[in-house]
Amino acid sequence: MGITERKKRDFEHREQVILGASLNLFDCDEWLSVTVDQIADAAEIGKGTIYKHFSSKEEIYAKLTLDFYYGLLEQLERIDQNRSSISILGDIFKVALHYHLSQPEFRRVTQYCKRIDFKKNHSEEICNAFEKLDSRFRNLVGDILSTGMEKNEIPRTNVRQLYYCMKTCFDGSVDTVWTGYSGLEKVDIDEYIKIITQFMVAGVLGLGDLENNQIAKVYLN
Amino acid sequence: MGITERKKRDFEHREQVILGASLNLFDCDEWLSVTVDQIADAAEIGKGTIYKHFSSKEEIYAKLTLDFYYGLLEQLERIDQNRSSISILGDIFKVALHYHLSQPEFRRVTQYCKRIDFKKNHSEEICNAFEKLDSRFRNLVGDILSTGMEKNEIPRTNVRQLYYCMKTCFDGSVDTVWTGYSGLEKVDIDEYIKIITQFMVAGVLGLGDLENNQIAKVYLN
DNA sequence: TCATTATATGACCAGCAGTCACTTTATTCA
DNA sequence: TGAATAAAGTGACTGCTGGTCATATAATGA
Repeated sequence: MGITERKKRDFEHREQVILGASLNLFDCDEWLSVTVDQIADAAEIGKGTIYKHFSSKEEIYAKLTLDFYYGLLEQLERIDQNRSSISILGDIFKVALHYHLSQPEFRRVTQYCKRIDFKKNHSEEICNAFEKLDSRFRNLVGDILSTGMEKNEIPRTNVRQLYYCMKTCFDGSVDTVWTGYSGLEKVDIDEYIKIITQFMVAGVLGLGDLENNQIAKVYLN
Repeated sequence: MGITERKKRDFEHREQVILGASLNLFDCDEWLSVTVDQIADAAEIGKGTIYKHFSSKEEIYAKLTLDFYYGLLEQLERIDQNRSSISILGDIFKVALHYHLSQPEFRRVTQYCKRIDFKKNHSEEICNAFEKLDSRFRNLVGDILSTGMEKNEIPRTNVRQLYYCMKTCFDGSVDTVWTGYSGLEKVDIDEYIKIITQFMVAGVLGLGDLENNQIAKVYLN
């Protein structure tokens, strides 16, 4: 039924309107005290309607964050894989960090939803969505690392462990650019992206080699 | 006046009681919905009294977090500086990560207070306290890096930039151990601490050398 | 003993998240 | 066509909670 289809589209469109209005209102440091009434006003709908789309205010946060990460993973998965693993890893960092910088209005919500306890207080559906995102990222990076080791571009080592190092560096750098963006600390962001990418590369290349070279000796003295 | 003194001590002691009671109640995933009344009950005082010590509920979060970090920095600043810079950096990671793991009950509050917008909504006093913590850490690590470069233990490069790389890795690793602790993802934590420390060392050693060695060539192909 | 000050308290208030009975709109089918 | 049914929208209402403040209580000292 075409008409049913359109109604469905309308309904989904309205969801986007709510999310858009929310995001607008959330782009300030007091975003946590934005009320559902305010969101309803901004979206030009009744308050009750919001609860037809989201089971709670927090679910709006979650959906915004999920959408943000869908966009990120789409870009990351589109990165050309036919180059050296190191180049690809470098691009992942660059693409991801620029993606974050290009949508700074998401930084507060996203950080809020990253909290360990946040996800645990939500529906199965939301949890699964976050879980799926994690595994998409894990697979993407994991494959690059494995391939890199096979092609001897990356020193052989435990992929799982190397992945967690990458992830650590990745999460940390996202945090840093967004903190930098907020002006809490002045960082020249473009320079930073270049440097942290190099740092990550040095870590990936150096980690597996560590047992065999002088680094270990200095370190373990 | 000895009596005035004792009253002051009593008052300060009460603050610790409130913080302790709060921390206890906060050790669950629903910690954000713990009410001030519950805290008052647990601390066996009236609700009004809490507001004699803290200007808002959020200030309790902030004070807990500050106390946690005071403890961390105390331990970090006590690390023996008379060894190679690389050893010291490694110890900083080890000490810090073990410190975090030894007080998992702080992980939710601390993560909550790390948010970029959190600090901005608090009194000058709280802001300054956080600022001071940051600069203590920055100085500690910055000095180690500078000394390391002087002693040729670390390749010479921009200290500021290298610091941000360290910081990135540090923040990321804290996140990872605490996420791991919560069981969202299973990580063998002791193994992880060893590996991420090595990763960081490889990064620090590799970053400055990057221009002169083959890493750069592979990466910049 | 009483006046004064300092501290503790919980009843109270305002504001907000979330609900639900009702209205409005769209769709179906007799 | 229009009556019946379904679906979506709505905002007045409720219960709860953070924060306040007038009062109670205790300590000090004259």
